[in-house]
Amino acid sequence: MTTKSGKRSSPPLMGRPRVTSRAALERLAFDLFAEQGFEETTVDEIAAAAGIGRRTFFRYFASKNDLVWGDFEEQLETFRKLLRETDPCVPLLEAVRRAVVEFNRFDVGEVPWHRQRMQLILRVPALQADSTLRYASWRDVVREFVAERMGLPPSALIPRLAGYAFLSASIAAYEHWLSRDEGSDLSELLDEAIRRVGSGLGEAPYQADAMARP
Amino acid sequence: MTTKSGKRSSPPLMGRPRVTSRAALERLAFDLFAEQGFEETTVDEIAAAAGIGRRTFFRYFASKNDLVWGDFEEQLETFRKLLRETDPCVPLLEAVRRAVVEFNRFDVGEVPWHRQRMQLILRVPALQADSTLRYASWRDVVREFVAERMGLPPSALIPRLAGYAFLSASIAAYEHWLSRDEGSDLSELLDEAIRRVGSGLGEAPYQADAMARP
DNA sequence: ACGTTAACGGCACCGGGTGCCATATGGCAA
DNA sequence: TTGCCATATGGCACCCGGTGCCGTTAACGT
Repeated sequence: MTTKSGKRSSPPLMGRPRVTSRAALERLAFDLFAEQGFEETTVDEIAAAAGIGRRTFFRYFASKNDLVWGDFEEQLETFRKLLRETDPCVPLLEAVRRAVVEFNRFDVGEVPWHRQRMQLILRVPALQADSTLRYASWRDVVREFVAERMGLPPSALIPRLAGYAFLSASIAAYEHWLSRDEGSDLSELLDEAIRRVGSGLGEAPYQADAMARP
Repeated sequence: MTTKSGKRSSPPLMGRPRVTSRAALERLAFDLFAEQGFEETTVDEIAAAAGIGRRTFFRYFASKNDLVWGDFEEQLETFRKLLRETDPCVPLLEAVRRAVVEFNRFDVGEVPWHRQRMQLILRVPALQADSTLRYASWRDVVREFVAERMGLPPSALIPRLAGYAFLSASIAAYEHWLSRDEGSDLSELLDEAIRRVGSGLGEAPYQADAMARP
């Protein structure tokens, strides 16, 4: 920790201090997005509202899309740990399912905020498109876990497929969640979606028999 | 047909004739991409190479990304028909699987071209991101088919999940295909990926618990 | 007071994309 | 032929996101 000099870990304490923070910009921008929409809000507006220069904005966020993702890298690390520290006795699919559900659990106070974030990501075309790129690393985490557990190379079809399949299950669950009132339970939706999509993934690595028959 | 004045259906035969075609521009651009890469090739270069103005390029293609997608809308219609005309006796999952495999069958002569296109779509970040948007309509086709077959509203979780799951199976299969030598058989890969991911989708439509239902 | 360190922010520039509008090119009718 | 109509072309100015460059500013330690 102390030696790790991570991205946003230790404030340098020398040189000119930063005048704002990612979190503050994020909050500010989300308000603007809620008022007038994501695409209708220019970076110049956000910077002006924050009282910083446009150029400075791009030192806090690599892109306008980046605003929406919070500390995704950090969270991803949590997810990876969640999987890595799973008891090897737990069956593969259940391990992934539990980890995903746990990864997407939030305190009730954070839920409205999280909903807003996910609505942006899943409904604004530019962000929807961008999400594919962000989620690539999420898929890789799953892929590597599945590959190791099954004794397959990460380049094999099944681990790759698992990454994609569990991700889409999660996204489908999220979309369903967003399209309903706040009442519905994200965890349940994720659980069911992952169960359904995962049940065919755990079987023998290479068999060509028909399993789609009822 | 005659009255339908579709997009690219009937050349108008009055007014100034078009000086080139989408297909010609596509071929030309693909050569440039092969030489120097997608991102390194500017629209101005493509237009100049085609001997047209930059502004005119954007009348043939709505965006630079659009270049890569050929007649996707048209092909999608084929796919929809493929599903719609399936014998209702064929089980749901098998119907989808067959349709997807058939949809992705190409004459041997077209294979190299198709590989090139898919390499762009799946490997160039900007196109990978954009693909999410294009494939949304593909997912919708599957979703509506599954919804109808299962007697569920298209807004239910399972049809939505099916759209996502079959799409990711296809993409995983494509990625695997591209990462191998030309020898490997795309149809087989698609078939296996779809079988695996689909086997959990056909089970009991719902249990009377938390699933939303009119 | 001075140097070091790092953030700030203006400026010019790039590339994708759009609205506007004048111009070019064909068919067809008078 | 002349002239009209319909359509495509392409130049221009402009918007927006994003970057490289560079001088400026605000803290810190000595």
